[in-house]
Amino acid sequence: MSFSIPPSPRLRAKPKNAGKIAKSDRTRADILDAALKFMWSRQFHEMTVNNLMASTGVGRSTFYQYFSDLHSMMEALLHILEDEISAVVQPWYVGIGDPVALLNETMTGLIRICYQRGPFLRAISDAATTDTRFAKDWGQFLCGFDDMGITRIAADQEQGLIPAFDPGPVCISLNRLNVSTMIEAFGQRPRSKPEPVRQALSRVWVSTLYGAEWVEQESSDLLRR
Amino acid sequence: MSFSIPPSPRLRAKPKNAGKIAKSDRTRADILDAALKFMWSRQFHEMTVNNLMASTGVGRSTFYQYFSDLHSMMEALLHILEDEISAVVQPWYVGIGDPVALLNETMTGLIRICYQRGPFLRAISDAATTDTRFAKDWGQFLCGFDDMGITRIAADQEQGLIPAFDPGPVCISLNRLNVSTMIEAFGQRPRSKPEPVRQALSRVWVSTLYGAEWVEQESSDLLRR
DNA sequence: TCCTTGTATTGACACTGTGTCAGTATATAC
DNA sequence: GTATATACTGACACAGTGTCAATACAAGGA
Repeated sequence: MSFSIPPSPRLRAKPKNAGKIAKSDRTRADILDAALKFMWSRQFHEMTVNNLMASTGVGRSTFYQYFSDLHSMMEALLHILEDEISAVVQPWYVGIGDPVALLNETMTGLIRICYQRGPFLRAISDAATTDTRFAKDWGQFLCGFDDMGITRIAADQEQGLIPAFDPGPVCISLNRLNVSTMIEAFGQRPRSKPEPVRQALSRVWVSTLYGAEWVEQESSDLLRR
Repeated sequence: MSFSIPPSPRLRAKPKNAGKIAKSDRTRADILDAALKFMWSRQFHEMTVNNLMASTGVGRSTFYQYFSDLHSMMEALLHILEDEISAVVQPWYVGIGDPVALLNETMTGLIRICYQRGPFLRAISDAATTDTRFAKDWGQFLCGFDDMGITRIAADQEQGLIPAFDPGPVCISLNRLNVSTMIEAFGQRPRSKPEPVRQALSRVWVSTLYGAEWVEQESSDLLRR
């Protein structure tokens, strides 16, 4: 359930005792944990500093020692998700080999993470609609995939694997397709079954880029273990 | 800029004088107009009853005579957009004839409306993340397209025009693709140019459903008038 | 053990926004 | 011109935010 939460980069804390974890880091982690638990059962807009801190041992105003507001807390959590997703998405975006196989691999990994973190992903996306600063962070995160994807598509077009078209708008659309589909399917309980969603997304990506003849006929077993 | 705003279905108003428009309808329309103007330059989360009513002649508490809160006001506006979109989307969803041509026609209409109403569309989508009741309305609106689309895909599969696959997840994904792409492209100024977006969306839909060989080579001139 | 010092936490406060309601103003019918 | 239905308003109670001075609490050193 919980992430391994990195130690606080805030507070001018000087942990003289290097072995032990500072109390402040403990509290910070407690807050982030409480937030993650919260998102699993309630929507982001229901979250207040009040009812978030209620599930921690400490008082409301302590929150502001660690984060300037709820959205800056979400920023910290977003960075964690970023790492997870960036890792799993490598194959198609930067890997070498059969592009269709790589694409399926990337999609499988993405589905796994998003299924696992569904409500959290949704909370992030919701939070981005209520805070300009956080919206920018989220936008930049997404933009990173656009850039990598465009590069990949352009490269495959060079090789004649993908028909010639302006890769920008298509790639952006496909990336947004993923985000909104994942949020729709996995963002709240009961979550959809992941396999049909995986097949649908793979189908759309493969058909659009490499042609329908490369769409896998049999459902992969990768997610069924 | 403004819609033709239908007369108020609220307040036990008995317009004995049938010719004139009741004062209450005038005020209601003023509020909705102010909201539409607001969305054009600021995001939904910046809208408060206070600063919305400031641009009307009347005081803040008058707002509550017409709507129970901002989200119920958005509901009224959503119905207007629903009508516009339902009208323009007919060709592919329920029309008869060459499916690819119909699809391109539908997409062109959709792009036109969404370009025109971009910030408004975005505001609706944002509003849906902060109110459960309104989220349900918005969800049902989208769901309508899913149902129609699934029917259409199934019908074309019968005729062998579309490869055999479960139409549900694919259609839902494609519909969400439209929404999030439109919001991304047209939801705030400066809006993207509509034509490249149209081409990208048409490409994705046509490739996925009917095969890449049917993707139009030359850009249609429908939007260039 | 006690004291010191830096860190962590807290309660109280001022502020913004919400939704309600009794009371006031205004339009319209007669 | 007045009565009456309709439209509007100010004041209030409430909920949430972010800040700050005051307080509690660890951990190290004598």
